[in-house]
Amino acid sequence: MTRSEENYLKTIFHLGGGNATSISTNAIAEQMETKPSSVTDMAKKLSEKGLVNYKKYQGVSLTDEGKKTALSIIRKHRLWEVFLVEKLDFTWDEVHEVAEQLEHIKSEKLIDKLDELLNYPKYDPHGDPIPSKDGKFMERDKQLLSELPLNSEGVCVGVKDSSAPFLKFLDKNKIALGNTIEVLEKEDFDQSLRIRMEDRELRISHQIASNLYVKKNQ
Amino acid sequence: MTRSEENYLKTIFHLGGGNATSISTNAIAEQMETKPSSVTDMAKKLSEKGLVNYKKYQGVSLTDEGKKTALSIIRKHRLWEVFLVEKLDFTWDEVHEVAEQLEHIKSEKLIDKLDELLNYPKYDPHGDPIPSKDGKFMERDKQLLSELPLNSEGVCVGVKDSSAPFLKFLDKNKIALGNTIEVLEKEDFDQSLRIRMEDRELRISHQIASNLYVKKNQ
DNA sequence: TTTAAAATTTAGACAAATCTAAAAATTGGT
DNA sequence: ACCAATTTTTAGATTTGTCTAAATTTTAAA
Ligand SMILES: [Mn+2]
Ligand SMILES: [Mn+2]
Ligand SMILES: [Mn+2]
Ligand SMILES: [Mn+2]
Repeated sequence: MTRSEENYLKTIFHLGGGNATSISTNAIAEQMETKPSSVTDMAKKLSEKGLVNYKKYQGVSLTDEGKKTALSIIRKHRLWEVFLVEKLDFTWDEVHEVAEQLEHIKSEKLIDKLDELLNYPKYDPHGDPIPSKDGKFMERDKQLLSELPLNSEGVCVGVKDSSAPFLKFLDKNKIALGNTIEVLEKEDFDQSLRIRMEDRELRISHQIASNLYVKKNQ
Repeated sequence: MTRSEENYLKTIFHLGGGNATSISTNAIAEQMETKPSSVTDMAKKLSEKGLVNYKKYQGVSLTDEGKKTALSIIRKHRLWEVFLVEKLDFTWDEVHEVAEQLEHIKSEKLIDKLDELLNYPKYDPHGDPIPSKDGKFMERDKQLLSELPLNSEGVCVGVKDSSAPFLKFLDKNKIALGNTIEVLEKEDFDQSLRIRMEDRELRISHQIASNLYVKKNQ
């Protein structure tokens, strides 16, 4: 497995939402900031290796083997993110870039021991689930804050957009995972929300609300 | 800096003993298990970048910039080795291979924070000194056990050969860094030694004694 | 059903890092 | 100082992953 192959598998997994959906070469190219022709080349190679199903003009989907590999890389990525935050005091907007490198380190013992050191975390700093050694993971019961009904309460459990600018914005406004949120008012005009977050009241735009995951109480 | 360039710089540094000695392409090729012609190509490239001094048929030596880069990679390698042993319970014969990968991760913050987590260690698990952020390090005052005079006492502080087989041999015989050693007898015939190690007495071959570093007491 | 736009693949090129085989330079023994 | 062995470099090829430009296929609108 080369680094490039691993990155393709990961991208295909993410675009397919974990299912065996067929993904277009264009979609992969856009996501990876490369050219469709490069994707076609790699599709052939991964197909040769039995990691993806590929038929000309029909897009790409992961085989069981490919999915297994993708999940093991995602496991490594997320465990390293936890390590960086928990053990090295990185902020959640700093970890992704470094984890993109660390996820390619090859050593089963390393990742098992890291898992142990971190006390077998279930979620990464952005609220995304960490697959177990055998590729299983539980997607949390969650919904977008923008879809939480008026007057209901929930706990902030993840972000949809985990780009540094968004995460920094949340930090600046003291919005963190684990916080309790209640929807006080929904503005018809621009779908902005007035919310109670812990003991403060604040107004947030629809764009923010539709990138924050909450778990509804009850 | 590509991974390959970094590995060349590290090898040149090690072969030159840290000095600006000129190293032959053949020596580099042998050490890196590659071909001399590949080394020539890389020598030209590194020379272009100002990291080595290279004149045809004259071998290669590190520039100040090249030395600085080599030391930063060695710093990363050794800090990761300490991490693997101290935090993840790796044995000292397992760490090198993984550290060879980890040393190429690019993040200054990562390595500074790792240093902090490990409480600024001065030596790696094999007794080798860890360069500071600015490339300074102290070679320990040490000598080979085979050169320790009869009846003198010392502390085991490092290994010359840090290959897995040798390290495993030491483990099996409960010889570890920090142990106290006294030379009880030197056999003329085969230069083997009879030593006291902590509270045991044992006989070791010249080959072993000439790969163990000790710091003489007083 | 035809056809224009969009998506996808193919063909050919390139950079990085490597190799083999051949040529050139250096070295050391006489 | 010469020659033969050794070392080192050059030339040309290969692999991996990428690109551009052109050709092909699919799609979807008229
Ligand atoms: Mn990430
Ligand atoms: Mn994450
Ligand atoms: Mn090492
Ligand atoms: Mn070491």
